[in-house]
Amino acid sequence: MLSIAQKLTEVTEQAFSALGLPPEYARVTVSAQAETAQFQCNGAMPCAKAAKKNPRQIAEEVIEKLRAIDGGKVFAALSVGGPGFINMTVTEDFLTAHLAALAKDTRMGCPVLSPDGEFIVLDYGGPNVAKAMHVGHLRSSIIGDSLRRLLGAAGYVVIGDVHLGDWGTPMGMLIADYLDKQEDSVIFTNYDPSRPDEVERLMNDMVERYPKAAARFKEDEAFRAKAHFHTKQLQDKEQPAFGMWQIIREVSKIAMEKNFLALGVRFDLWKGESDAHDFIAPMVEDLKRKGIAQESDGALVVPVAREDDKKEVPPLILLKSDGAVLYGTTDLGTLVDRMQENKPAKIIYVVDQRQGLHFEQVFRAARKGGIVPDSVELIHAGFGTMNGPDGKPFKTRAGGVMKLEDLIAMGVEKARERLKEAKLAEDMPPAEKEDVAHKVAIAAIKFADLQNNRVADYVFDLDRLTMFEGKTGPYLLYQAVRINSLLKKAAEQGALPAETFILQEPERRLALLLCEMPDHIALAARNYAPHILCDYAYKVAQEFSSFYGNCHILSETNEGLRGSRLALCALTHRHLQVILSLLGIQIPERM
RNA sequence: GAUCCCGUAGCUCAACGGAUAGAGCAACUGCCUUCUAAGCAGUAGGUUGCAGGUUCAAGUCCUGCCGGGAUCGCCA
Repeated sequence: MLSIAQKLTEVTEQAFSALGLPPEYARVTVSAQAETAQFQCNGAMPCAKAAKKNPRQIAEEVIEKLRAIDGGKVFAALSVGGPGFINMTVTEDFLTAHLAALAKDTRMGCPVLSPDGEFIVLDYGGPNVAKAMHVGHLRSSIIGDSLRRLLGAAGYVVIGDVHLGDWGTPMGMLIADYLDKQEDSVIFTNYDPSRPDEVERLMNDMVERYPKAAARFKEDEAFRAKAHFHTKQLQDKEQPAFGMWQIIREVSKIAMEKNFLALGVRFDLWKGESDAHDFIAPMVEDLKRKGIAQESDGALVVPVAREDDKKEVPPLILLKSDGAVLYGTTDLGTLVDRMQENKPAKIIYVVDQRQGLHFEQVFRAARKGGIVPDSVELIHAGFGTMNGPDGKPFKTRAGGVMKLEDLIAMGVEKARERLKEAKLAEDMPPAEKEDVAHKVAIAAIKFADLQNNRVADYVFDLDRLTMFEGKTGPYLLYQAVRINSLLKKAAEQGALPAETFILQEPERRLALLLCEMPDHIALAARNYAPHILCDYAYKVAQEFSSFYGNCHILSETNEGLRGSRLALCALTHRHLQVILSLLGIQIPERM
């Protein structure tokens, strides 16, 4: 379904073409000043020079043309403002008809950006096996999951891949440490995946052991040799390393799933670096044969520098001088896999901005090596560094990293307190109350994170993350739940939403805002920018709240008006539901 | 040193090159005897880091400077 602005753009394009003006200037947008008009087109001004005319005169001509084409059906008012803005206001009939169509639209106002359903591989989350998930995984997971939903709603077929860090030397280190300490191997021989306590015990043990093993690896040469030995053993899929790794991976996955479930973040694929392994050797051979991979200082590299580079782009190292692979190699191997398996139109990485150069190298090498053709877009949708309130990289008070589950638990605890204070959810059964607290907490955390511009650095502020007033997730839930409760109450009284809209001044602003949804979804999808959705959701909630505060609905005696207002409530609720679902935020039935 | 990102209200952030730069928090004033006050209505708060330039129009594009962060071959 098109937005009103899009519909008006189409008409205005006709007018521009008829006047011999370039139609790409005909774009209509929501007016910057609501007092003046509902919509505006700025196209007359850039046309002025080429047409050698006064922009206001061009605007007048466009308006005349629009009137002739339209015949009074769409435009209620057209005028020239300032240096040559074309101000537009639509007729009441047009607006109410658009609303009625919107209410029946099965796509809920989502635009179609990929009519053929092109495939997108979306790489996000990326937690490491044998480590606890921490706040550092929050952004990638939340943004990635939102993009999965958003691009999916816009018509793409999205394949979300968690891309685990589950391969290489870190695994060898851990395995070597276990084998070194005989008493611990018992954990593996007795491992029973059906026993949650066993699984948890092993996970906790790995989390504790990992940093110690890493420290040993640094200091102890003999241990380093063992770690390398078992890394090789793992890569050759030999025992015992391979079997132990399978358990390590499985246990870690269970722990991760718990975290992702709590966050409401989902994936279509649980692949990892290990899945790239089988593609690497043939790929390296192929790159050597093509002469793209070259020897340099004992390593095998793919030079990716270009003459017009402003900066120095170092070559991508395929094989270290000791023959081991690096993560650039793994990423290339993963690309081989994805190209064969998923045939995507785009591959998007939701990874920290600091890895920008790395992806630049990988993308260039992939093009150069013929792994990914130019027709497939490679995108690093990076996000800013997560800092503490002091502007420095985030640390807990104790100086460590905060576990993701601790963060969520804190949010839920705070949500419980606030529900109690606000006397919400009072008469609910305990299970439902707990569910509401969880939804409120997740809404708070996700919205606080997603509302930031993706590329900017990010101040990780616990107080802000668990805020419930103002521009927050819980505010949006609160508004949505209020609407739901109102609609239920109305239905009990036999008052139902009408199919035709009657708009008075208080609700027209809300109605116009609802019609904007396709524009915001398209903009967010094209820029991989969930914060645009956050902004829009907040505006809708705020506008509804204003309407709600100014118009009493159930006591309205004019039945048509009451029905129209209820329909507007229903439409608003559905809009909030759609946008919030694109953000990965669930609305409770009541609270 | 080179390159990239960022610099907007006291704080946290918005603003497809377009009209009078907007929100939230914090501060202040009102509003619960009608649908959920996690709310609503309002007040106050700005030389968009600085200086030039391009443009009918610059927070936005270009150049230079200042400040902060990040990255720059065998870690991921």
